[in-house]
Amino acid sequence: MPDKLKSMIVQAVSEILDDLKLASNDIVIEIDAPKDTQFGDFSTNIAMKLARILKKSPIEIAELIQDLMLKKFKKMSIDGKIKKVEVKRPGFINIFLSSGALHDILRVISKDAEAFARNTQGDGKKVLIEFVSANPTGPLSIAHARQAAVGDCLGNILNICGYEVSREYYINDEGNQIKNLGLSLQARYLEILGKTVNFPEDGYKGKYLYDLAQKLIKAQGQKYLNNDGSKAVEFFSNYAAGEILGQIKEELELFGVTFDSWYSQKNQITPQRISEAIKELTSKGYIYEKDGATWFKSTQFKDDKDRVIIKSDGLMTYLTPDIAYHRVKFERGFDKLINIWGPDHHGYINRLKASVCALGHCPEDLSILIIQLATLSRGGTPVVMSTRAGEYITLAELMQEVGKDAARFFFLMRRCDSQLEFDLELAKKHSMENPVYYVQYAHARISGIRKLFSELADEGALGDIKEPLEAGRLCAISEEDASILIKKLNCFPDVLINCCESLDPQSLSTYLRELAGDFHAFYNKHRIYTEGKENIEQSLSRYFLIDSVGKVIALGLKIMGVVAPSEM
RNA sequence: GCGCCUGUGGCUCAAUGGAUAGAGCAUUUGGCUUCGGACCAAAGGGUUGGGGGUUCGAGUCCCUCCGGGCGCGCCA
Repeated sequence: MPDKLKSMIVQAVSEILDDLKLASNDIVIEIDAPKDTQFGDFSTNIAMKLARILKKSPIEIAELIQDLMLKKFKKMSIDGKIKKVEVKRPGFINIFLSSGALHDILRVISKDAEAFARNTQGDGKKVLIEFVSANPTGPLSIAHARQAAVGDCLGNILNICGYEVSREYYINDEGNQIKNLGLSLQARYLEILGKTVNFPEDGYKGKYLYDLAQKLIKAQGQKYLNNDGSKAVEFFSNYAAGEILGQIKEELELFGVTFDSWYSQKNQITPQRISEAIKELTSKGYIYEKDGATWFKSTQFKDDKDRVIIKSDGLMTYLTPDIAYHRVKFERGFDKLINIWGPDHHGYINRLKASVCALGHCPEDLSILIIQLATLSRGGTPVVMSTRAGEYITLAELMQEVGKDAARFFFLMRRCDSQLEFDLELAKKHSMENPVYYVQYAHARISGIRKLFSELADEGALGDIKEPLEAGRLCAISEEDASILIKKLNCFPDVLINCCESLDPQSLSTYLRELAGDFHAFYNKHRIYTEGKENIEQSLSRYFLIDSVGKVIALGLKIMGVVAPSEM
């Protein structure tokens, strides 16, 4: 409803510009919600933009438009929704909604918060969001945890913004690192069984391979003790990768992140698919031979240098199957691809994008998001980690220490492109310093009031109201604080659109903290329930308001993958 | 050297090119015999790293310098 109202206001302004014979394609009409509510519910800077063209003072123009606006609104019969239109200093035109319009907003939310939040930005387009995709060579790190939280939440946001979302985990289950993994496991295996072995130079040193070797011995005995052929290495590789991937799946599930597909490089990016991709690039003239290797002309698409796809030893580089993989993604019918990567991969963006462009897609069809690292601290002192020695805090440990909800919320509190400091002590605190609990507490409080009202209704203390939610008659809201809260609620769909456009869920967490803050303030200032027959209307109205707040908080938290508790 | 990200109160961070740069923590001071005090109200604290430019208007865009993080392989 307010959305519709906004577009009608835009239309009104556009007609006014037409009437004034000002070509409106020179000027984009911007009508926004100012961050400070004293400047109204909608505001436009159109007069200032026209000032230069018309060579008149912005105020003068604004006053003219203000006048015409009022007439237009009447003609469109939306004047009942508008309280006033004012002109302010530099030349802003500010529009204020009537309380009737605010009540409309509340009715919509109360009826179906999800429908209220939903929009059609995505226009039903199919989007594939590929994230985490950690090599199955070790446990998930904090970096993967952040990527998982962001990817999953972004998926939820895109979904509510009208995209058809699929989540995919790409399993890098062949190549050198898997061979290395096999060699490392084999070394641990033999070591445990008392053989002296050289640990591979680039091997995986983490303790988890010890545990895995133990497990293997327990299950299958010593049958690989004297078998060191390539078949044995292959066995160790497959065994390790399979086991580790199983653990990864389990951990992610505990973290509340599930995928629609687990896409195996080994099984699904077949030699045939790779050769098809190369063939297509060749036929388009982007492939050449040099120094015994095969090169992809990625410089034609903004890469700094051309890239080798077949090395002089005949093996592929890392890029080659990836090109085929992304070609297949489009073949599978996705309109838009989103990849979520760690910062160590940013040098890889241009070459992959180049390949997608070379295959005939627009650069915008593939968005690659780099999620910056999270550094851990305890009460301000950094936690030292060493990836080389395999000593780092894993997702599993993080969840054990701070819990899923705090972890997910914290990872979404900062913009993806800036590093975030994750304070383990803070995340554990059940106090007002902890933003997770602040938001969850608001929801729990509202739940408590819901319970109270349902009891009151049963007792007949709310007059003839049985179910407190009869939106139609609940309009006795007049406090300024209430309208602040309603306006805040009304921002929710815009926040989601914002996240969707910037491909960053961060502003959702900020919004929920603000909304919770506005609620707590309202709650402390006004009693929701007041005894007495004469107060029923007011009590129900306030209930109706905070119930809607609860619905929006619950939905927002759900999108973030965080529980909205009814008790804490 | 080149490329990407980043620099905002003591700390952690906000702010679709808009109006007086906002929150939380920390500090100081207040508020429950009534719906959950894991809460609220108030105060102090800033040349948005420096310097130019574009604009009616710049924390935001462009240039430049300085500081921090990361990446620059016929590795994956």
